Amino acid sequence: MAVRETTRAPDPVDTAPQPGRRPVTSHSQISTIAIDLFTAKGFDETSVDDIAEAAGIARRTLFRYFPSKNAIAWGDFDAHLDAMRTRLALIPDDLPIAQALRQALVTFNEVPDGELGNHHRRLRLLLEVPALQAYSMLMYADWRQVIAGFCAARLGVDADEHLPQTIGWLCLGTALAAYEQWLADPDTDLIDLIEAGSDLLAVGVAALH
Amino acid sequence: MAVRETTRAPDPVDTAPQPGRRPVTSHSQISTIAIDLFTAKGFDETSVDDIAEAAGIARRTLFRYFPSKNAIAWGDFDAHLDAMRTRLALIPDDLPIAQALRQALVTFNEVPDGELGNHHRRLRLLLEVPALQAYSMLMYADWRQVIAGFCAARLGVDADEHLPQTIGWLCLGTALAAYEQWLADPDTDLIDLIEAGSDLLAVGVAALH
DNA sequence: ACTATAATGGCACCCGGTGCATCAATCTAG
DNA sequence: CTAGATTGATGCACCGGGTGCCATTATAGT
Repeated sequence: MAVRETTRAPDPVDTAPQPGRRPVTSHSQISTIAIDLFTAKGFDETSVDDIAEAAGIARRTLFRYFPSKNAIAWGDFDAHLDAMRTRLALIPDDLPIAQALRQALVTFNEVPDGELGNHHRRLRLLLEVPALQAYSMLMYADWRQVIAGFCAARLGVDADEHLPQTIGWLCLGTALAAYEQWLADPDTDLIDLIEAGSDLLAVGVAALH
Repeated sequence: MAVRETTRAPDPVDTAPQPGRRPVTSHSQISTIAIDLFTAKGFDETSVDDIAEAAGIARRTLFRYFPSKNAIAWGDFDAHLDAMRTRLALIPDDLPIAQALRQALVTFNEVPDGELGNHHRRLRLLLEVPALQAYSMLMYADWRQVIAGFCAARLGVDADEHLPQTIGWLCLGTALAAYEQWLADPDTDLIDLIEAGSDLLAVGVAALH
């Protein structure tokens, strides 16, 4: 299961005139189309040929945009990661680390209103389809690394050490437990769940000082 | 990615004479052979045909023992799970829940001396090979459920609720962080790492009462 | 021996994914 | 305006994991 084969030069938002043929579509466009199909027909029942056809591109081209069928469901995850990294970097140094993490978890899940429906369907797929649950583990590794990096900087240690890595795992667990709960009962407020989990976590992390 | 296709009637330890042909091998035997190959040649470079040939069975038969190539690396995980469930059930009720979890984490990683080398190689594969990292997520789900079930019984709530599910995730994170650390630096003692992580966790969980 | 049962095995086939060679569109230099 | 040069799209053959189906083989009981 290859993870990152495509170079993934991100979709050209800044259209600086460059030589060469223009891309005929974008990652987000393909991802949206695919999520529609997955939601309608089911993930396993949707072949990559179906997606390619719906997107109006060749199968081979599809695999140039995404390294695997699984990756299509995630869309542009790197962008989200960068956003979280940036947001964490902007948190003032005097805010306690537990508070900072809690805030990061919460804001990571805020999404523009227009994208909300899409976001929910994507989340549902990622958490309910076994193949995607599994694949997501590889994405979460990067996510955890962002948390670990932040904690390491705060604590003055290396990001690879046991403590920041553990905190990364704990934060991930907190977030995923909240997601799953919210998915099982969408009436509950996702942010509330995350905050509840964070409280559990905060007690432990706060004891670090 | 199918998860559980094989019925997996566990290897006949109790040999009650039954009609029908005898199995020519066992899950653990195949798993051991496969781990040898994976370790020697690499996971991706080892085909299921290689494994089948080394095990002296047909490819089709191999897939009757294990639902996927990934699953072979895990061996008989259900047995381990049952052991942990049993062990948790035997923990006296008056031991605080945080202590109980800590003890469960530690004992889950005790392995008979004869199996130690095998265990280490398996663990290394599971944590280092991307395809197995991903697949393991599905195994961890069952693992978390055991923890959640134990906590739920202790707390008098349903296992599906937010709190026990969160604790399940936190325990998993603690264990995996310890594994990864130990793998990066095998000189450190795995049990020590788990206990260190458990301490972080214990403060939070202890606050539940 | 005969039969029911349970496991192995072979074969064709589907689908995700890759290497390679080629074609098509666009920019820039002369 | 034309000739590269550059970048993206495409077709094709092929590999490896996984499944459905049916035949074959070994065992227990009658």
